[in-house]
Amino acid sequence: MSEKKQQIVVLVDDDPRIRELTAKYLTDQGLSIMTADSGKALDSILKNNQISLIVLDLMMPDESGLNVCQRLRVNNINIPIIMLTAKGDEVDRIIGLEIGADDYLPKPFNPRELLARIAAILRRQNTNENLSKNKIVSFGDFIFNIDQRSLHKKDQEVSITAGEYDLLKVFVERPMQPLSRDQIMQLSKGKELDVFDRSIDVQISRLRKLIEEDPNKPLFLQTKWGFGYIFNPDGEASK
Amino acid sequence: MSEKKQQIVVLVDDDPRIRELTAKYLTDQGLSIMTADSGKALDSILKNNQISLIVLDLMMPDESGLNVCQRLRVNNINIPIIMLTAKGDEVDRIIGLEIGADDYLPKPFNPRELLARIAAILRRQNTNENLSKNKIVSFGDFIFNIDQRSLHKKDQEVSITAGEYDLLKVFVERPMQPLSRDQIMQLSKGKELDVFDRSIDVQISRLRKLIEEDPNKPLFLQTKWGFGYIFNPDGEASK
DNA sequence: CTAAATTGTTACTCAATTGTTACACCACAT
DNA sequence: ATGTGGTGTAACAATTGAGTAACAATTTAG
Repeated sequence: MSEKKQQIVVLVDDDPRIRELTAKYLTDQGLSIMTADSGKALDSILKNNQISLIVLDLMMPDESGLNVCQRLRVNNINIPIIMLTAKGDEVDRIIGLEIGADDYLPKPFNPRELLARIAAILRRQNTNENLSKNKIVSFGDFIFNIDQRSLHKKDQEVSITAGEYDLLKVFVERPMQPLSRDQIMQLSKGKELDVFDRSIDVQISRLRKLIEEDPNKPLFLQTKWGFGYIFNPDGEASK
Repeated sequence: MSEKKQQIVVLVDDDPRIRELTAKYLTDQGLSIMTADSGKALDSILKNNQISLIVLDLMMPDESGLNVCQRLRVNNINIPIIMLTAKGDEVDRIIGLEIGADDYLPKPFNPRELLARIAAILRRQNTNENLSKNKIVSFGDFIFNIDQRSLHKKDQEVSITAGEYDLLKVFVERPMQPLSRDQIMQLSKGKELDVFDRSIDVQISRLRKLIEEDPNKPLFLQTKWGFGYIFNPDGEASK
């Protein structure tokens, strides 16, 4: 394990004092840090760099950290995010985690604690990459074996076509994450979605026939009205 | 693969309810299960038995699963371990995998999913054995002797060509693993597959004439439509 | 070198899946 | 309540994938 990959962390905060102090501390501790003073600045950094982690301030004048986080997740950017919240932002904290932050840290924070959290997440990243094997996912009565390309309902094999498999794979790998039709098309077929293309809807309908008790009241593959679809492995009704 | 070796799985959990319930389910599913209520109990089981896999609870009063796992690995005991973690033990989960668990399952778990993961790991084990030593493989009425390059059906020799042999070898060494035509070409001939190359299909067709009762309804060498082929040594129909 | 055996290529078939369209219906805004 | 656009899905069309016979090319054995 001598080869250490360059892992870049971006620190996003509108307050230059915090930004620079924290950046200095983290840099001194051996991390590669880039800084941004807004969501906009972050975007251009993301465009031009291979970023491993984002530390994101919740409260920023132009665009809140919550918003930035959500925007990234919707665009299927899965870079881990640590959210910095003002103390007592309990509600926002929860929303932040739901939206897809990986961790949070109440302000004012101890830089050493931030470092510890960054290190924990980076370590997780690295191990997860190694664990590409053994992909078995269960939801409800179903077991979806990604390696074997098979789907079982209570030990009974359910025949699944290549397209249905691709689609289900996209969803089970992104539980509780709303996906637009464009994203689904990208992820499952690797191509663009034309304006009046309904093929995703039809495929969803077909997949629901396989995995939903009542395809009219889908529990696992729910519609996000006006947006797309979401996979809920716990199969709870929502709305 | 008619000869089924006795494969023993040890279930280590301090909670007798979980232990017994899970053990019962797994036994009903045809596994040989032993149970232990602590790392100490596990040790004595390991001393006196040939164990194939350990299912280990993370949280136990005397010695944590993490500790047990680490201790085994340090002593160079490489029996696969599936770690049971309480939901949200994110950090411990990561450490568990780093220390050398082969898989993990968050509690509360679906027993069927545990079974699936156990089966996946045991299968992997067995495949590896085949690759290293076991050069005789049987499926249905057939015995395929890899060293001797011979195929027998009920003691009757079946003549097999070099190409058919290469192909069959690729499959029997990877039971229940779907292989794309590219992979098959790579593994059997060591070269790339051209876009409109149908030679794999034709060879499959020829091989089926040798080993399938009814080549129109193949049991051993099944088609994964839109993907490739899969070898099922148990010869069960699928769909 | 020649003949036999094997393997690859092509072409045709049929089968299975996927995409398109149309229409019914539903969620939401007003 | 009504209108508008979004969604579900049946029915059909188009596309794509697979099986394999027949033949050609290549390899192997003698």
